[in-house]
Amino acid sequence: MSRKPTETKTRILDVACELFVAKGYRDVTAQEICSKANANIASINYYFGSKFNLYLEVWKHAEEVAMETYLKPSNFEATPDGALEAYINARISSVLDEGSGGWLPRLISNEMHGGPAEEIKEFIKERIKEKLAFMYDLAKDFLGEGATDLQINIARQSFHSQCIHLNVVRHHKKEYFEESFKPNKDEVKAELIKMIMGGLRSYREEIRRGEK
Amino acid sequence: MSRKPTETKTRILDVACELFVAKGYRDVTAQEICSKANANIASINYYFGSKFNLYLEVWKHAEEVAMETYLKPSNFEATPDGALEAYINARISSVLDEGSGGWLPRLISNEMHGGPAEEIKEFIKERIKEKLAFMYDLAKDFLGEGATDLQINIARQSFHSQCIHLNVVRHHKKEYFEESFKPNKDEVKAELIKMIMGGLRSYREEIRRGEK
DNA sequence: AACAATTTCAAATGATCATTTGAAATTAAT
DNA sequence: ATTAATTTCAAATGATCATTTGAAATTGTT
Repeated sequence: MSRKPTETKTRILDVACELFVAKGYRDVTAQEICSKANANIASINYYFGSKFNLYLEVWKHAEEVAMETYLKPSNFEATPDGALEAYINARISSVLDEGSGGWLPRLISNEMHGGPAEEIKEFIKERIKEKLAFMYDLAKDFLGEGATDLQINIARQSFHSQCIHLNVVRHHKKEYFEESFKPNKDEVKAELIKMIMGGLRSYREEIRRGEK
Repeated sequence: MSRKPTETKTRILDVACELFVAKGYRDVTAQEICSKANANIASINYYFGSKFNLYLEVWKHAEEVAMETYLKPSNFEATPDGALEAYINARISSVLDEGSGGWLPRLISNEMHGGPAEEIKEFIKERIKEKLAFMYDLAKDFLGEGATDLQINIARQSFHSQCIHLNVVRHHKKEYFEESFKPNKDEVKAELIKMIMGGLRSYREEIRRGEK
């Protein structure tokens, strides 16, 4: 039954990723993690200090994976339209990713609603703020000179909310959707991009028309 | 200190609305409700049976208020475009409503992410399913004959997610947005409708173009 | 093999909650 | 005013967790 020390630690981290991503910080008990990881209840505190610290490790891990897989800056193009579409594409891909590439968006989604207790807030705040600022810039470049601050925020919200919402749909699929609703991922992605980009472009046009 | 029995009950319900809406089921303790309502800790169980039952009462109350204020069927128009825009308008208005008219969207938003324990699920499921079905029909009528099931769902998600996301923005405003970002509500509403309806219309056009 | 350091373990601790209890206070009915 | 029903109250109960503890087991070192 005894294993190399590091094995236990990584087993705990692996299980923790899985569970925190699926159920959020509060709905996962130390007991549950340890059971599924074949570890004693005391091991979380032995190896990570606390459940909270373990959660931070999970975040760091998920961020690395997501950055590596989908959000490398080099993936983005030079033109505003290309950059925005590439970003949206990456976001949707990561949300649709059932594996480790989809961890980060699910963690973020968990955090932005309800989320864990106060203890986590400070840590998360910085990360989310960063991402929002990045999206703000994308939206600003896309809309061009004449757009107001409000309009830039509306545009940002538009694609951000639609990407994020995919999480909700995925998560509640069984509860809220027909059994028969099993769309192909590539189709979903193509349609969603059509929907989002079309909306942004028509908004931009309307802003430009309004300026004159 | 003693008051009419009904007064205590309604004081508890009032405070519970406020708190559940603001913080969600799990982050509100029976203690907190009773303190703020100037009632003894035992009163929740005396008057409502349990914290959970109290929560159900809050939902029912919020639903009545929202229906009354924003979602009366008579508010909706006969044409698909008019009906959809009227619905979106009502949804945005209720989300932006800081008073009791905004309770329901906030409760729903709390539920759709994380939300309380299993005990609540069954109750909520039906309500949310209903609303989703209604929105599906709106989207279907709006898009017209040629739209696939997936496309209807994409369109529904589009406006639903953008409306719902306003909650998140409102809720996390202090944490994630500039202090200076204090848009006027009417402006927000006007821009958001522009954004959402423009997206839907351009999506519909694209579908129609694709058909030929 | 003997010793020290590390890792595992089952049980205890302590904190937080919702809920219960049963007596006391208050109100309503006669 | 006496009695019965209702409402309030402070304290107890019991459940769920994360975390701690200290001893036992295991591993690594000489």
